[in-house]
Amino acid sequence: MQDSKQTGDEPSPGLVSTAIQAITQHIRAEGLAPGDLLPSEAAMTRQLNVSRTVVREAFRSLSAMRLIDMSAGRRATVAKLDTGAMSMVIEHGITTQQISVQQVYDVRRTIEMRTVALAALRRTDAEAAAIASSARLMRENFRHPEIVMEHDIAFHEAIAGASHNPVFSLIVTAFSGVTRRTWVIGWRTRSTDEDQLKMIKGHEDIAEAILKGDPRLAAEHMAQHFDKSVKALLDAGIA
Amino acid sequence: MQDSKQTGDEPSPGLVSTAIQAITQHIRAEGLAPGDLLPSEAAMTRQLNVSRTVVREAFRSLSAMRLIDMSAGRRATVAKLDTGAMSMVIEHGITTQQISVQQVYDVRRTIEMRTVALAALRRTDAEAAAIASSARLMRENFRHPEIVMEHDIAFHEAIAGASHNPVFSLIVTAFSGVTRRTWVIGWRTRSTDEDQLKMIKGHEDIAEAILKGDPRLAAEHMAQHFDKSVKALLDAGIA
DNA sequence: CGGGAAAAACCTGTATGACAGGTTGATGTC
DNA sequence: GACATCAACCTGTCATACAGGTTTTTCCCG
Repeated sequence: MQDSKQTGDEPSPGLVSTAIQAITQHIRAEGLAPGDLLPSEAAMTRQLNVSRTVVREAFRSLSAMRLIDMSAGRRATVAKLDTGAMSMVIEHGITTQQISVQQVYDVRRTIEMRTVALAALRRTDAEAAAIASSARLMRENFRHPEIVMEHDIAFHEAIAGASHNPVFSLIVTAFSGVTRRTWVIGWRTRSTDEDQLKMIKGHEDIAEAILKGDPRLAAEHMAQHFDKSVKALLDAGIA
Repeated sequence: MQDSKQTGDEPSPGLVSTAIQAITQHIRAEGLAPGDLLPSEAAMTRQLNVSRTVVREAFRSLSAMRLIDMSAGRRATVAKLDTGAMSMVIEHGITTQQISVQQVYDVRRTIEMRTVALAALRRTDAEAAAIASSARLMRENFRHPEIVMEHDIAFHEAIAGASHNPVFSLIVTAFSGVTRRTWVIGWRTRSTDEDQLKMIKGHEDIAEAILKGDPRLAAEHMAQHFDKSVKALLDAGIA
């Protein structure tokens, strides 16, 4: 249990970990911003006095976490904030049954109760319009579950974006992958058109409350939405 | 360089991404659990018909995200849920100034208002004792900021653990790294012993509410704690 | 026959060299 | 001075080699 120094400064066994730290350290020390160039693999090889193999595995690891961007011929650059790694962790937890879908929904509910309130307070007009637009597109395509789902996901991500806190966006987006795998199950429990449209109505209510700038009302609608969604999943027997 | 252009199912960016997907896909398809063995690099090399370099970079990437565990001589195994990747993403956001400390605190507050309520409802006696113990150790060491900080962090992680939802634990733990970098700043704004002990008292109040099983009271104390912490950071000029 | 040590078979960690192809900046021509 | 061409860099992938670590097999000895 003593080896759980996640982002500590210990060079855990291996040259690659050291190299990874050297790179992140470089970003920190140089105060690099997204888009800025990192040293070339050759330069890093000389600096650390290890083989290119090691340096390359380090770069590649950071690239997999989307902390840096790599592409052929060009040096790596510092990446913009991206949910890549986070969603992989969540998905890993789900597929290895260390996390249940219900637990994810509990976290989502907690977070989105807040994002929706913040969105009501902080949204720009364009953001309010985008949110409302997603809800409208859900209704217009309600015969096509796949399309409804994508607009549903876009709806929640747009709300997180309108909270103007990128950490919320990061987390909400990280959950989108899980949603894609379970959404249709919840949809199917709404067997009649009426049930399905009622669920879409819930989204419209949220969008409207955000447009009106009423955080309390928005949060209330969001709570109802999540309570119904969780109930739908439970009815369908999702663990 | 053998040619394997049979089908056009090559995903976007390169062979390594393909290999990463193949490995995660393997975990999913075989229903592997933490600790289970993954194929060897040689086996994966044959299966994917790519060089060991590519396979290795894929394994290493997953290892960097702590989705798998690697060690010399042994095959890689499926890893237990770990916050590694998540905290790297958060730290990256902070160091590249894409996230502010205050934004992190807003997310923490949102989440911990919930974890503390869940902890009050679900905690085992042992968990309640561990939480109280962290608070007590803060008081006992209040002359040694470093030690207080570690118990503070352990306190919050213990509460997240007592929520019995690993996703909350994951997120709270991911923020611990940031806390380690800013905690002492907040502490310094509490210049007198009285102020410092008042802050520790806040933790004890939370622990007591959890012990009593009163979620509302626990959440209230947690809210106060965060409000004061954020105020302290703002006073210190943290962006 | 059984226990256990030595050997074999695997496996990962790291290094080196090679080459294809993308990118960028310098050269040099018109 | 504009522009095409080329040289210098750089990443992506492959092949090979060898030093340890780990697991399995083998086989000797009691």
